[in-house]
Formats: sequence, C-alpha cells, structure tokens
Amino acid sequence: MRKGNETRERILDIAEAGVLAKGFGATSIDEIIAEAGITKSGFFYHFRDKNELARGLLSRYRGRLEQLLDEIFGRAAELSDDPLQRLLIGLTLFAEHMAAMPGGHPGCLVATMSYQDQLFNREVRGMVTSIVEGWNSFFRAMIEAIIVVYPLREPIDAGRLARHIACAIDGGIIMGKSLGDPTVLPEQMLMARNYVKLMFQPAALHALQREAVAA
Amino acid sequence: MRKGNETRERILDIAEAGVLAKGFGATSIDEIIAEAGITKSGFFYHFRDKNELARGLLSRYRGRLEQLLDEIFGRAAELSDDPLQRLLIGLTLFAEHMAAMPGGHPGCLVATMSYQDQLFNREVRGMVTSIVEGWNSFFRAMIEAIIVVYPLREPIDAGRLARHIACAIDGGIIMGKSLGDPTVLPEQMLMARNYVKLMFQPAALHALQREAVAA
DNA sequence: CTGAAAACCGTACCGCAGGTACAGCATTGG
DNA sequence: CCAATGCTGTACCTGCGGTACGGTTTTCAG
Repeated sequence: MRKGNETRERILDIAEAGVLAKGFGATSIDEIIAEAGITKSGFFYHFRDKNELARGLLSRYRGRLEQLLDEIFGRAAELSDDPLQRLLIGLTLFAEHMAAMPGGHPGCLVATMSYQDQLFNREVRGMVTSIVEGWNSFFRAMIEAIIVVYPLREPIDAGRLARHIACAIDGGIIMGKSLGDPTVLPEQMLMARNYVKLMFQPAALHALQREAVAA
Repeated sequence: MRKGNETRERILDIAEAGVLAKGFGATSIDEIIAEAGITKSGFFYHFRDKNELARGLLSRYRGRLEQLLDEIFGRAAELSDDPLQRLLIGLTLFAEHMAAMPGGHPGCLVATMSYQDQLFNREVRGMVTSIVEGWNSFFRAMIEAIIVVYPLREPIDAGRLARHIACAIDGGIIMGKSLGDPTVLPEQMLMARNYVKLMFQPAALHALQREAVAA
C-alpha cells in the first residue's frame, strides 16, 4: 500500500519538470502518464483533477524550499552570531547554491503558477499567496532581528526591505528565464544582499563596490 | 480599407485585457471574437494563429511602454540636468504613475508571456527577450551617464544595477499580483530608486531612511 | 491462506479549444 | 465598375481536460 505513494511522487516529479520547463497549461496529463507509464485512470486515482495536481506540486515545493532555507540560514547562524551577518552570509550562500545548480535555476513553481493563476481554483491561488507571504515573513523576521541590534536614528521599514529581497529573487528568476542567462539570479541575490548591507552599513559602501566588481 | 485596422485594434484591445486578467492560455479565441462581435474566420483573417496575436500584443506593448518611459524620463530631464537626479526623479515619477493607476497596475504582458513562453514559437520568444534587453539597456545607459559625472574610486557594474531595477519592477508586479496588493509595485520601484541613491550618495543614507518611513 | 481494501487498467464518451479549408458576400477606394 | 479588402458561414480535424464505470491486480492485515 506504499506503492501508491511512490507512483504519486513519480507523477509529481514528472509534472514538476514539465511545469518548470513549459508551464502548467502546456504540461498535459497525457504526457505525464505516458512518461510515468500509467493510464489516465491511474492518474485520476491519485489526483481528482489538475487543481489537485497543482496543490500537490505547491505543497511539496513549499516544504523543500523551507528545508533549503532552514539549511542555508541555519548554516549562516552557525557561522555568525550577529543577525546582520547571518542575513548577509545566508544570502551569499543562497546565491552560491543557485549559481552551483547545473543548467541554472529550473524556475520558480510559485512564480509560474502565480502568472497562470487563472487556470486554478481559489484553494490553489490561496496557497500561492500564502507561500509568498511566508517568504516575506521569513526575511522580515531576520531584518527585524537586525534592527534590534543595529538601532538606527531613523527606523527602516522591515516589511518593504523583506519584500524587496523576495522581489529581486523572483525578478531574477524571470529575467534569467527571459534572457536565457542563469547568472542573473545569483547576481541579483547578491545585489539584494548588498542593498541590506548598505542599509545597515553605509560606511562600507566602497568596500562593497570593490566586492561587486570582483564578483 | 482602414476598417480592417480598426477591427484589428479592437481584437488586440480585448485580447490584451483578457491576457492581463487571466493569462494568455486562458484567453480563448472564441471568447475574443464573441466580445468583438466577429466570427472565427474574421479573427483568422487578421491573425494567422495565436502566435501572431501574441506578436501583435507584444509589439503594441513595447511601443506604448517606450512612449511612457520617454515621457516620464523626458519630464525628469526637464526637471534636472544632473544624470543621477534624472534617474531618481524618473523612478519617482514612474512609481507615482503606477500608484495612480486605478485598480493598480494591470500586469506586465512581457512577464506574463515570459512565464508561458512554451506556448509560443521562437519569434515571439525572441521578442520577449529583446524587449527585456531593451529595458536593461535603457536603465544601463542612464547609469553609465551617472558614472561619468560621479566618478567613484571603484567603478560599479552598471549592468547589474540596471538589471536590478528591472528585476525589482518585475518582481513587484508579480508579488503585487500574488498578494493582490497594488501598492507593492510602486513601493518596490521606490526601493530600487533608493538603492541607486545609496550607491551614489552613501552619505545620504539617513535622509533616505527618513524618506522611506515617511512614504 | 484469505479476503478486503488499495492501486490501478480499459474503454468509451463529452465538451471546449485551436486550427484548417474553402466558398461566398459586402464594402470601398482607385 | 471592378478588384482588393474585410469579412461571414459551414464543416471538419486534433488534442486536452474530464467523467463514468466495470474489471483486474497487488498488497497487507488478520
């Protein structure tokens, strides 16, 4: 009775590859079942419709990304006690991780679906929204921790800086896809990192520029 | 013989609204012709297939956005001779323009299509790429003009800063769409503006933070 | 070993979408 | 007036998402 879960995972694997490569709408069920070696009935045994497939994909994706973020920023926490350094180190590790992916980042499932959200029902759309909110909260929490330690004369808006990081990443994914250039994403992650650094360490500007040129 | 062009434009108008609201794949030809009051044959008289419709949409979109950018940054050029101020003013005007749009920004045709590029042929995909490259070049040229006047000890990479502006805008559009929050886009445009300011005027950090909080 | 649930297979069918083919009709500028 | 231009109408094809439903195999608990 665990064979069912194996098949379900195989369907999700094949579907995920298809969606990232071609988009959700262009990834047909016929195509998935052909590659999985099952029949249409088999597919609909596991997923009532394509919306449930989308939910399954998003659920897995969220879990994996959460795990990756935990690993990366957990490692950053090992390397420094300072909340600012943790964020900076984490973003660098994140960028390096993306740069190391063979063939570049495969694409963001959430961004893909967000731009095809008309294909889905409210439940799936709600999932997309909540995942994006989760990312924002994640970065926001880190920035708020920095603000506690780095009391500035004027408080900065943690929310918009957190959103900026997420926007830069999403935008980097899109632009990388549009230009066919896998270096754009890690580059823009580092740009976001440098923004954070500038916000909290204005004196470090020139050192930062040296870094940017060297990279 | 100009009636043909009128119909063609009407088709493009209806299609554009549909694509921005629901995505390209979910905007059916049947739906377009119903709203335009023509028949399927009439549609295919103007557009050989959906790819040609996409090309028509992108072509119009590129032209309009070019015009908008010219207007906004032309106005900025009237307001200041300084290349840095021109970019900063232009980005502020741009953000204000987006914020003023009723119901928020309708969405970026290029980003939409970039994430559904599997639906299109190489010609359309090439158009998407070249439009994105055009935006990058636009901002890059402005940044290079700034670098001439603001000679820094260490040169900064104009390309990646230009791409960052475009990424922040695209990311802002996506996040605004995902969260259903039209304020994200103008907010992130101003974040990009502040980044530029920080890169060239590190001393102005605290003034900038005051701005960010006031906004 | 057995029996019932789980995990499928096979077949047939439906509606919608994109697209093709082609004949014909109406308007309009030269 | 006549030839493009700008359509209409009809018929048809393919592929996709999805439904329905009966039959078969696999798996594990008792």
